[in-house]
Amino acid sequence: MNVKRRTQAERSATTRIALVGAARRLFAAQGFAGVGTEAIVREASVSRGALYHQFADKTELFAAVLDDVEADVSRQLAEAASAAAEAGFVAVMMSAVEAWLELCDQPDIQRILLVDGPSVVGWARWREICQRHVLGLIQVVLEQGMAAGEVARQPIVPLSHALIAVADEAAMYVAAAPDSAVARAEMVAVARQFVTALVPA
Amino acid sequence: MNVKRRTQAERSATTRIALVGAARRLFAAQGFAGVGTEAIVREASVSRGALYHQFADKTELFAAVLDDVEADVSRQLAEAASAAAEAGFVAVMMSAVEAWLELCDQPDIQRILLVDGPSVVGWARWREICQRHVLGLIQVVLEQGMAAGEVARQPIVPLSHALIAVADEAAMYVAAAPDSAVARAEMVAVARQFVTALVPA
DNA sequence: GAAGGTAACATACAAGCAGTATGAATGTTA
DNA sequence: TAACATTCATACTGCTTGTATGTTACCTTC
Repeated sequence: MNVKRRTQAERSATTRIALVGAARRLFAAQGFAGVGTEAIVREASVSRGALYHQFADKTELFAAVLDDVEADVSRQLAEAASAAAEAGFVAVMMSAVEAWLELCDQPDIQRILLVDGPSVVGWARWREICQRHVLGLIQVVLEQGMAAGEVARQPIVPLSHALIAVADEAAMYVAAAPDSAVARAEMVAVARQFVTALVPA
Repeated sequence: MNVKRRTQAERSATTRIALVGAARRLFAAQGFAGVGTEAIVREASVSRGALYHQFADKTELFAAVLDDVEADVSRQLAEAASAAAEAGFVAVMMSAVEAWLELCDQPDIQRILLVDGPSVVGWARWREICQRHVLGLIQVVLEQGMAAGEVARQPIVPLSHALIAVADEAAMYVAAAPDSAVARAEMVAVARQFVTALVPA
């Protein structure tokens, strides 16, 4: 059999993955506006024609990268959360926060997900992508917490937005702080304060 | 005296103000990347040379616009807060939140301040500009609250960041919601929950 | 298994944009 | 008033995105 012979779908998937991977690295390092399509296709070892065949434009490629990053993040957060599942709502939330702050050492998360994301694809679509991943995760945890009587009954969606906003800001705050260890401890304390505020007296 | 004769500083200030005003309108409507310098100078009735004399580049012009918007916001928030100053910490914070959500009907705030801001000038500088205006305001209120025993003693800076993050997210959430009245009420409730959590038992 | 068709790319091109360089006009200062 | 500085105007260059067109490899149908 001929090793070089590959199906169309395989070829397509390969180049698509190469493009998303290359774009992810470059966007993380230099931001969306700072990297041209030429640099991306060179990094991915494909042609510009391939890029514009796979994606409608540069923004759509970014959206794919965003989805990719979110998928990684939500997978890792889910691990951290489920590891603390037995310890109750506050423990689950706090271990997710710790894991999140850990993840945010990587520039992918900061720049692609938090800084450029809203601006490039628009806020609504940004949060929609977020919704399909980590925001949905939070909402599940909140529902379980309410079912278990650990969280005061209230609308889940706005609450989840507020919580994720705190987490996002915490990540950027820690990243920008001169002493990240101190900043991190402070932000964890603030987060704990807010999370415990949800527990009925 | 000759009416047409004007000092250099006056001329310079006039064109600068015209540029910032025009850029503010256009950035608010179409985003930073969506509007070219040509459109800006046409709207401002000056030449491109004037723009690049006043500002190092397009990004610096955006930074000036950002500062302008922040100044407006902080002024109006300060009014709202001081109007409720007698009613104590929670009332001050909540009236500021109400005023904030009211302000965020305008696209200036949403797009320039919340969406494009971090991406265009970078997160650190974005928050630094914010610090000089509304973030500093929050910190003053928090300090007063702590001094009056209405707020639990804790590091002020990270807490102020967390609070402003909730406010920002609330604004975008309300703006994107199909029924903004409901979304607004929900977000106010969430905010109140967090703010009251700061009051010692 | 051949032929037509289609998906996946490759390349060349056009339009738009940011930033610069150079020059002119108007205040400012010695 | 004459040299100088500031403020602006215009022309130009290089880069980038997106498109239009051509080419190759696979797939389907008979």
